[in-house]
Amino acid sequence: MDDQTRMLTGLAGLGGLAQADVGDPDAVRKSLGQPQQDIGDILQQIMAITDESLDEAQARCWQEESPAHWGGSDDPTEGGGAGGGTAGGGLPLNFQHSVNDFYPRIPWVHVEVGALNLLSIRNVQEEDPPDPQIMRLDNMLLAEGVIEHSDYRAKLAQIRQIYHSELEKYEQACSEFTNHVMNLLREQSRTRPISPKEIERMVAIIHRKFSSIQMQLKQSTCEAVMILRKRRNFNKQATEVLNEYFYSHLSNPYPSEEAKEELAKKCAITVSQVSNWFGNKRIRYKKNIGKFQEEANLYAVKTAVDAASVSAQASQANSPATPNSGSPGSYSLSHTGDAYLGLRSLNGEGPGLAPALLPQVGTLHRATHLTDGYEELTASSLFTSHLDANSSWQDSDPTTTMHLPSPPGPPGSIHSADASD
DNA sequence: TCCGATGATTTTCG
DNA sequence: CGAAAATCATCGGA
Repeated sequence: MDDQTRMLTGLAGLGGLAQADVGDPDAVRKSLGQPQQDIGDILQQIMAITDESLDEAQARCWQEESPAHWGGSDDPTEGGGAGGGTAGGGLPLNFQHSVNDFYPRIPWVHVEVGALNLLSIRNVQEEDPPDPQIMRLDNMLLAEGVIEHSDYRAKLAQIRQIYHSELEKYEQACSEFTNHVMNLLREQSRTRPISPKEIERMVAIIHRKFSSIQMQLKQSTCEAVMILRKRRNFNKQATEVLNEYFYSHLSNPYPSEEAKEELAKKCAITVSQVSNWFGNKRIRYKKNIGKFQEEANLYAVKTAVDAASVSAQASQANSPATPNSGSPGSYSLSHTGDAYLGLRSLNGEGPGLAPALLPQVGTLHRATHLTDGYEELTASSLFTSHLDANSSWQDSDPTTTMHLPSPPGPPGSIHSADASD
């Protein structure tokens, strides 16, 4: 939920530094008015404060981002805001005095706010997918590459953009700060001799400090990416597509590479995720077929209805009298399914069917007939717990197939008529 | 907070 | 190497 705020805590942790620049303006004048202040002291204070804020940032990182903490119940308090605000508490005043005239030019504060705003874009997963029609159309456009799956890519792009801009700003700030210190040194060199060695050493120290800040940035970025890639359940539509394929290929649920790619496209997931899903599904289905019986029936019906509506559309298309009577499932999700192909190829031969007008029972009934030889439909449909003879992929352990309830009557109780055939 | 579901990873196997 | 099996870790609903 607050992944994005969380992924920011690293960045926000660096806000301890940014906090320093809101010091009172008087201090600036004071420090400017006293250039004779010992530069060594200043530097020491710089070191101290930088260390402190980094440590605090680090501590906060660990505290808030330990992976054990990533799970569910997040309370949506602004991680980022808190992170930016706390570190400033213990700032040694002297540090502010010495660099306050410099800090206001450092864009850290604004950077942080900007980064926050960018990244705190909420995870827009489902939540309100009210219109299935839109989802279907979106899916089609997605599949055809007309539109892109925004979520992951966009967020990754955000992270990349923030990382680069932050990095650039840090570098700029580093050189500005170096210049500032050089100027201070130069001013002091009027009152006391300063060796070039000393200057060099200071510059080196400053650079080291800034590079450790950069490391923080990198670490935060890594964490952000990890959070982004964190496991998430697939959306309903994706599982539907996958299930449709699975149950309509129940006798051989091993999609080819091309099929996997297509499924991946449809579901807006990767091919390896498709492989994972099928791996998990096969093993879990096999382990407890009974548990999946209802689901199998459901998708068998769904496939049949889908196919029927498609063929209905096709037949309507041939009929000038009924040009377009708004059939709901206009984009078939199962056109790779055997059942669908079987139906479609046979569709032309059934002129008087008008399947859309038939009740589902009749449709399924007809479908099982028509797809004779496409055992997927019959296999996945309805109380075939013993399952078809050619489902060799699940024949390993007979004991596992034992504890399926083997329902004598269908759980959904839809059209038991089909069994008698 | 518990617990089943589920996506991912690791190990084993052919 | 791909799939099965075991296991881990998170999600998400009750």
